[in-house]
Amino acid sequence: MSPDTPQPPWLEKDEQDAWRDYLRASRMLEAVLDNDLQVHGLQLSEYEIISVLSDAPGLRLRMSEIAEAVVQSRSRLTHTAGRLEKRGWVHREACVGDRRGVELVLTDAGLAEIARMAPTHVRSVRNNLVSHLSREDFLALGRSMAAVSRGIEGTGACEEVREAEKLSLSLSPGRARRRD
Amino acid sequence: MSPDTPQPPWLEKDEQDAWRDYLRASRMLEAVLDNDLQVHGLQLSEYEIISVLSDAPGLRLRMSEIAEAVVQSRSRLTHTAGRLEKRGWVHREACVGDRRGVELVLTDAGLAEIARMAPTHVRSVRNNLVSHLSREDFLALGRSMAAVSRGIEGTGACEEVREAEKLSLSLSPGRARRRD
DNA sequence: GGGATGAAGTTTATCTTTCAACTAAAGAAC
DNA sequence: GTTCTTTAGTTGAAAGATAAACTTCATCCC
Repeated sequence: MSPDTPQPPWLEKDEQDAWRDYLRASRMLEAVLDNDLQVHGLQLSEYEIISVLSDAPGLRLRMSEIAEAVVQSRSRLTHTAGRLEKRGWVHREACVGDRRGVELVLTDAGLAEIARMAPTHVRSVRNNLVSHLSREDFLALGRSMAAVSRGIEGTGACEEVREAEKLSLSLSPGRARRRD
Repeated sequence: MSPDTPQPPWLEKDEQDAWRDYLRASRMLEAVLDNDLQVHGLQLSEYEIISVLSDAPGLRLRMSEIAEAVVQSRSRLTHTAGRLEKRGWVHREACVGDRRGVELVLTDAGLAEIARMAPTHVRSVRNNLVSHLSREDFLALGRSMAAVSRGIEGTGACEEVREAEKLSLSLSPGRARRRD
């Protein structure tokens, strides 16, 4: 993709293992966290939205900012926000400076809900992630992952995803969508 | 859950950050890898299935083993296997020793496909993960994640997920599924 | 050997996500 | 100011995932 990547051929055995371990553990973690949150009737990806809202100044954020923060497509966020809104945990407001914009605002009910759910969720994160690592290893994991997200943002891989959203006239010969 | 967990109250600031960094990066990684695979018309979770098959002795594995390996529900795997089968990359065979069982077998076409896709995928893993970390940090990440998956398997959190699959008579008062 | 219990997969309905097309407003170009 | 392009967000249909019920076969236990 970029001229500075020397296109190496394959992963070495230990790298291969590290990658598989990562993939498997990340899937398991997602599964158990989701499962624990389901007691409250929502998924991690929904929790993330109200969580990021609860940290925002004024308990409000633009749709696009949320989408960026939680790494979801705008479309997905629209749908999910709609569901959260139906539950009364959140509501939409027009953006002041930009008439295209929409702000999502955490309602009092939403704030109460998240306060109620947070302890369970935090306990779940502890039990399933933090507790299995030394403090140092956990923080190192965080640093590495931060480097990864910076890296992905930097290489323009993100933009490619965005472009793919609109450019159906793709670069690759067969941007083969399911053909059956 | 277990009596030996002292139920700690909250995450400290640096832990909180580490967790957020992890979550965000893992989502971004999944997104870009998925996106890169889409050139070939499949998702990472589908690729994983044929990948694990391609490593199995005889290019075949039981459904339940695959489900375990790639951390997917049996139901999801049934559906996905059906799709892969329709493409001709895989086919089902009755299990010899156990007449309940079904083995998924990678076809020649499937094997050819994965050979064709692997380079792209490996490059993607390199560009979006490996290349952003020192070798040591990457291997450390793998070790930590391996510890996490062992930990999750050990605490019985997995079994809880499985139980949840069949026990609708849940432990928690409101196993509230969507109510609207 | 005859139930009870559990495991392996599938099915169907429902919910969620994705995809592509669309509306509306903002910014640029000129 | 008018047209062109880009950005923000939504929509509706199609694809994919989840949940719960169900079938079939193994096993356990007596």
